[in-house]
Amino acid sequence: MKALKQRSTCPISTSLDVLGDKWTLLIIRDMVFAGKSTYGQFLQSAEKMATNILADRLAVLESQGLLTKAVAADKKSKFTYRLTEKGVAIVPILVELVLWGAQHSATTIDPSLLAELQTGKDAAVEKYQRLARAELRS
Amino acid sequence: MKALKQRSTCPISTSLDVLGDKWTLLIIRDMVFAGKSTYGQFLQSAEKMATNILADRLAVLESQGLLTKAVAADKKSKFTYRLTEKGVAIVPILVELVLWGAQHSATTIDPSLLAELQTGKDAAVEKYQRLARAELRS
DNA sequence: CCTTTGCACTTGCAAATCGCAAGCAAATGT
DNA sequence: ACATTTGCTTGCGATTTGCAAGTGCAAAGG
Repeated sequence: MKALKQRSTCPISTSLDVLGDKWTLLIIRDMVFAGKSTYGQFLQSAEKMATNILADRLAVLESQGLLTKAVAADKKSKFTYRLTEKGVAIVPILVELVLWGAQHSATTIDPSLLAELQTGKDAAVEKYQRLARAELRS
Repeated sequence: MKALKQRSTCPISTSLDVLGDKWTLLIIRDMVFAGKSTYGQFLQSAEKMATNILADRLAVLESQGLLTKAVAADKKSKFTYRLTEKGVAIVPILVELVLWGAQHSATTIDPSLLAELQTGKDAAVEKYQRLARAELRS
């Protein structure tokens, strides 16, 4: 059990109690936009997160009910992490972070994805939420 | 100059390079939703942030162009912090954090504000961005 | 079988950051 | 003149991070 301390009852503050660090949302990003689902896949991201931090954050996310951990279908030595509905509900936050980053910093992003988010934000949110639920990719 | 290291060129990652901690977005929250603009006002928030952390985060936000610092109109010993356009553009992120927190955690929030955000998100975003630009509240 | 490989962590440790309390300096109030 | 307000800065112990190395376990190869 990873108990988090709640600093106040403000919804923004309680959200940040869980999501407010440099790594947690990157894990969810990898699950939503890159279809990743295993420990090894998360480690391969460009930001190179440390193994102990990843293990810690996955434990927090599981204990907070944002994702579930299960033995992989193919190998017993692998685990598959999947988003719960509470985790899927993070997608709108990720989309806003993409838009703000793309518009106010030097970043690299697939132009068609950016256009998709800018012109039809709600539709794009629903699309990626559907993908995350179904886990259609690999 | 508070230089931040950029971990990758992913827009979510670069956004988190600036916003990814437990305090930065609370400062912006106080400016947008509570109309706060001074060091002393930020310190009075329910989350009780430490004075050195506040000073550090304000310096980062200023150097990253999210807010400006100016001597207050009434007193020379006071400073007034105001959001730039880059800072005002954070409002959609805050709104999504409010909605996620309110729907998935035990929080306290003015029911009429929650209803406003749920039924007319875009209109609410524009309203609070307008307020932050004009700083109509003292 | 027995060894090797891949995967998912765990551990140790130095360095950075945080959180708390106290101190400080300039502008203001009385 | 003296005390107070305001906006920080400093010191320091505790926590968290980042890096490297090691561990345990299951499947694959020989």
